Amino acid sequence: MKFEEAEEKFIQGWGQLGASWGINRTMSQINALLLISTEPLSTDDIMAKLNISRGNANMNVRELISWGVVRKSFKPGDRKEYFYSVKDMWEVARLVSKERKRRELEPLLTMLQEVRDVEGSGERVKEFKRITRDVEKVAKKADSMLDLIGKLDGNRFFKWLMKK
Amino acid sequence: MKFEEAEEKFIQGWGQLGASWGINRTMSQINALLLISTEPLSTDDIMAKLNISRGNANMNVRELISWGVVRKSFKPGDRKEYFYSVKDMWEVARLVSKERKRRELEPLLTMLQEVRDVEGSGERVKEFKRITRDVEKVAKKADSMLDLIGKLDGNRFFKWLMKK
DNA sequence: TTAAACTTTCAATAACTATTGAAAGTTAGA
DNA sequence: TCTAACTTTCAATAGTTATTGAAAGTTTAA
Repeated sequence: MKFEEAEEKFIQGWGQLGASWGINRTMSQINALLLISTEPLSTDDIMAKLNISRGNANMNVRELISWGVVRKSFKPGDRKEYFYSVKDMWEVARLVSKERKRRELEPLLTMLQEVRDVEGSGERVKEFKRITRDVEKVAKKADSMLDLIGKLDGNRFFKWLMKK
Repeated sequence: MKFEEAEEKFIQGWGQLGASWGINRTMSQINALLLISTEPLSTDDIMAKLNISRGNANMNVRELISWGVVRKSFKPGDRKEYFYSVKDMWEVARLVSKERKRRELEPLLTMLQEVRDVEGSGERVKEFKRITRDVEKVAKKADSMLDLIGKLDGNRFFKWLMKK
């Protein structure tokens, strides 16, 4: 397979994966593009490669920066900003899980806290309490698992996980 | 907090969580509704409770059934279908992860396979190979982790995971 | 059979999310 | 300071996904 074809497949596939996990497709595609790029790219490079507008490129690059997976770099004597990706996939996985934990797991746990002291002692209330307590248990396990992933650097977590 | 308020909060919160993970909001809400319901509900019950159309209710109930988290039940002398949810949250987590693995992880691994034999030996090709190989490693670890979760019943996985 | 009770489908449309591109804002160097 | 090079914003619009509801399909029981 030609490099250009493989490149295209990877960018599209990564975009698709992101999209099905609720991440903007363009954001994932920029991420893919920067992952396989050997040097930092400018906004114009990204616009040209992905055929997108300046606004779209800018917005999604900034989003990637806020997730911590993309960083800025500067070339001496050039006013343009260039962008490069964190290349260690374990680190990328760690950063993404950290962000999603903050955005989704934490609001869920807050909601479950709020709902804890529901009034009543009938069957429906009992069932509600039982289910929400169970959901909380699962969510907290997921939470501590993500913390664990966050603490171990590199792929130590999975090494440890898979040893048995 | 009143039961009705708590119920509403849980249904909305669960719907929101699903939505941010790329799952249809109504589908998640029906799931939430059936989780906290003490007895199976009919399509009309679901329509009334969530204020949605018959088509929407039917479509999303069937989707939940195809994921394995909702099942049909019948009442003697009643032609209506009634629906109830798998109530064990570990089992729900297992079923959901199984389905998402099939829908997303497997296509990703296929794409990475296809892209393996990219031609060339230049720096860009080398970097491409390095990154895609790394992505494959992470994806495969995630894959085996999900398999492991799938094999262990109940919350044994997390018990085992957390013991150290 | 027939018909009422129920489920499913799907074209139309509503609702939501992403993208554009031009204008406004910012910055660095002359 | 001024201005060209660059970045950011955001209202308009395109594109995508979800929802409706009526019609078609199916099933059961008399």
